[in-house]
Amino acid sequence: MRQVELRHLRYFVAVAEAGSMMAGARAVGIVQPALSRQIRELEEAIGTPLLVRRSTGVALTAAGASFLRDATRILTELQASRDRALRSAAGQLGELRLGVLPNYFPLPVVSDVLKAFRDTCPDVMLSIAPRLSSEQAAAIARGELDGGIMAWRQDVAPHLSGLRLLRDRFVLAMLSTPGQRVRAPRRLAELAGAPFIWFDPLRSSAQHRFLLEQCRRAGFTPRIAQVGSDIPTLIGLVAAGMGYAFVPESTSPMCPRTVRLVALDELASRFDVEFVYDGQADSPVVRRFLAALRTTVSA
Amino acid sequence: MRQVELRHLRYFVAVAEAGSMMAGARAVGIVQPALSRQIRELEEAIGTPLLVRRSTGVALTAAGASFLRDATRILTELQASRDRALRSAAGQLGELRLGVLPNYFPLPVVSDVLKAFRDTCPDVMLSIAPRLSSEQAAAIARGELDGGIMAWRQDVAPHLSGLRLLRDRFVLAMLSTPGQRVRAPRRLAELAGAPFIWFDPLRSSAQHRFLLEQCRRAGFTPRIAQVGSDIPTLIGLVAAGMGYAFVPESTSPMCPRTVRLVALDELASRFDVEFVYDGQADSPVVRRFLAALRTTVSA
DNA sequence: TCATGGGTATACCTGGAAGGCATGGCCTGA
DNA sequence: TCAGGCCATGCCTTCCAGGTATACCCATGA
Repeated sequence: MRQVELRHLRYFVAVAEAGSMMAGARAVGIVQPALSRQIRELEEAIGTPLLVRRSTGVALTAAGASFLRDATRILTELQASRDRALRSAAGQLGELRLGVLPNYFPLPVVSDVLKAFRDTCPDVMLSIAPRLSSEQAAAIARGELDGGIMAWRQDVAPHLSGLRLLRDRFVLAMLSTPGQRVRAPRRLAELAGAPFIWFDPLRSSAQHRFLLEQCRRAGFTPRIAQVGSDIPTLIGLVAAGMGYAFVPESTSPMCPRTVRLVALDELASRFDVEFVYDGQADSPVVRRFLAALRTTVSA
Repeated sequence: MRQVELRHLRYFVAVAEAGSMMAGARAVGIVQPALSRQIRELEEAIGTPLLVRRSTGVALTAAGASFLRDATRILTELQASRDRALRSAAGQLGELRLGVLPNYFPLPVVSDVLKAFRDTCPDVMLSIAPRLSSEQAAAIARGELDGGIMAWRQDVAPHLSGLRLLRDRFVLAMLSTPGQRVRAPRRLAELAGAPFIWFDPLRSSAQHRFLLEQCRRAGFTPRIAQVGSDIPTLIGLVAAGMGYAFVPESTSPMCPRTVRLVALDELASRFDVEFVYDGQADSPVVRRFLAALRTTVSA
């Protein structure tokens, strides 16, 4: 048995709406005998008459009325499918799964770009998961995330593309009790032997290696008194007087007044906080996000 | 621009599911170059690439993933549309709008046939409207009802087809106070001058004419003391001692004990209570209902 | 009752598109 | 660097959608 084609549906709808083969043929731009044959073919494919032929035109059978509703809907759905495909290609439809390094979530540039993206692409479903840089890199490689905001991309994901959001650097976080005046160290070497609250080296190995290397160059190995897995923990421990910590300068807004951030010469070299994505994947939604990001960063 | 055809959708789905043009071509039973061309045509019709060609096969673009979902759905919907059309043609899907003469609603044969129909055609939406015979006939002619259960079809709708449910006749309803012994009339002529509660002649002109004619033949014109629009009203007025009434014998179950029904020789001629429908319309659902009706009546 | 006209079906033909075949180019992996 | 998949291109054949002419059917009205 021959297959039903959309042509059959288009013709059938035209005939049903026009009320006659003649008028339907005129509507679709073919001649009546050709249309009659196509309708007959459709009826054979469906397996039941859809029209009753009268000398005054055609009338729908019960099956025809049912099929007319369905055919009309299918035709409009095809049109909608095309529109959705085009919007998907333009990055205006779909989803964007992002990872964000938790300590950078509160940054204005992050919330700004998310807002800008939501404004330009309101129909893209945006999902944001807090993840460490290395976890993000792995998820992006596996296709489970479309991109993420992280630091130290060149260490954890050299094969992925990145667009810089900002440049950050490490500063020393130290206790600064209001009444008590404590001299801030100027050079790293002054901290030899001092107790440190350290990044969890397993979870943030890139920063770990960088900071260890800086201390080694300053001639000492830091005495690690505590380990913290995230920035608020580190800062909390500093505020509790447990020791010093190295934290990204951009996290200063979340420091209490009793914690003072001190820039050290040896830690002057900055590192990038980037939006990282798979440049090979060529996702239209990611392209849209990159555009939103560029305008936000340059503004 | 060429039109999209279902062939394109079938091919595209096959390719997407198979992961390569080669395998997709095998799946749909054509050779790979032919398939490649059809896919390209589809992409041109949609207006954006749906696949990325790799040497290992093909991968979906974002637009392709969107269109794949839609195309799959459209294809299954077409299948469902065909099924619905066939079920509509078989009278197993659709709606059946019936009118029922209110006094015949309580009859066992009516509820039996409705139940039988609902059992054989559970997916047909059944709507039942209480209507007088003449209203039913007009509504059926206008296509607002598919059929109805009425009396006096030959008077109100001679052009419509009918299938008899039962034969009824008129009897005299009269007051019969328990203690008081009243002689029942045997002949219509005995009722000359007696007060009658009469059918509303505007609403039930066929019965009106029949009963008037019988009285005229018996040599008198009934004295109409009251007019009632429905059977319960008539019976209620008889029970209230307002006079005599002619009611269909089949309505006896709804008479109180104080109302006695008396058969008169002149009213012996019976009339049909029929399921009435438009025999020209050839509705599958009505055919199903007729089948249910025939088995119910013969049982 | 017959002519007329609007509508549909049938027969036949033609052009174009779908599909088959052969082949070339490209990428990948051994 | 070669072999093997995979996709694209070019050409040919077949088949079918659509066009033309005409017959048929039925309702309407003179």
